[in-house]
Amino acid sequence: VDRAEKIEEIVAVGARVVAAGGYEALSFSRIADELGLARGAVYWYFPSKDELFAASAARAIDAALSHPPRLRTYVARIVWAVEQLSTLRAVHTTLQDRARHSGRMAALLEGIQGELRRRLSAELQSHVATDRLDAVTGVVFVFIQGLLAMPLTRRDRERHLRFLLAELADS
Amino acid sequence: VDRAEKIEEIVAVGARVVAAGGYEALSFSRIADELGLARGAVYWYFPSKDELFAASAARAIDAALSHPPRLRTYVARIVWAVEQLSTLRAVHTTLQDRARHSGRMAALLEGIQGELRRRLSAELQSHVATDRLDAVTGVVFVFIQGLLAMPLTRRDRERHLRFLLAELADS
DNA sequence: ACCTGAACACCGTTCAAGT
DNA sequence: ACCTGAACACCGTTCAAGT
Repeated sequence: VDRAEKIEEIVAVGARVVAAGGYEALSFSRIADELGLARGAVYWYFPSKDELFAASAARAIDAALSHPPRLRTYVARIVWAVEQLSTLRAVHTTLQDRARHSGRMAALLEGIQGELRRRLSAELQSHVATDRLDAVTGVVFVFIQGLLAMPLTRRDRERHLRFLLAELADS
Repeated sequence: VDRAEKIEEIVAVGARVVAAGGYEALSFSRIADELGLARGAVYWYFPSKDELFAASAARAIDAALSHPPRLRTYVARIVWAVEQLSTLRAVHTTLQDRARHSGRMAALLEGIQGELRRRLSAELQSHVATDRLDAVTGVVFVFIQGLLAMPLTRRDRERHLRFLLAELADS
């Protein structure tokens, strides 16, 4: 059995579990059961629950943002990404909650957020004056974190987001 | 021993523990030890950890927002409130995380957020056109939730907040 | 190197027994 | 009505023992 392959299997299960039930649905027992292993065996690949969760969460987020459809407007593209991420609200809130305790979690969160922020900035670039780009990106980014933290309807998320973008950027 | 008084003692300890270390620092053992009780005794007053946490969190948030200083501008008043709440970031993220599982937690969160939203709307009223007030309040509120979810410096929080308010409201 | 199964620690929750 | 102390269940983590 190849080690990388086994890790892959674990992360695949972990990503599914975490997307469905968040941090507390994830347990070494659960993973071990689904893979037909003893609980202790999973520790051979992941030394702690935080490491296991971080890898699973990263995979789940990656999967949610892969295969973006071709959309004509930058607003539609941002709305799409936010909707995708909002299906992982449980993962997001836990990531933010646990980042205070776990350096690994904090690092993962920073990586994810850095990437999202870069993408957002690239989308906004053509619609915001250069000297305002950083400030607008920063504010919209924080706003999106808020959207992802709150239990809103799809409709409300989109309404708020469109309003803010209309106020801060050109059509 | 008066029941209300005992609950008061428990909540006072709980609020302190929760403000310092969040949800996971809070335990029935911890409370019981600090009050010289057996672990099981605390269940006589709070039937679950979520109820205990909800009451403690509500108290901590209340305490953070009491005694506001007199500030001249509405921006300064909002900045102050956000700074106060940001000291309870751990409480906030946990509240949002656990609201998915616990009806009690969801209700508390809704109550707190409703109150904050009303206050925010009242502050914005004189600086935003009436037909825009709801939309602006909504967006700023979500934005503030984002500020409270992220590990930012005091300086960044204030900078982002002032920029957004300058864009959406009159001086 | 990888896995098992038992063990330990901690904690939320319950409960029989006391006052 | 309030409290104690033991018990149970679950889970993260460790580890001696196996292959």
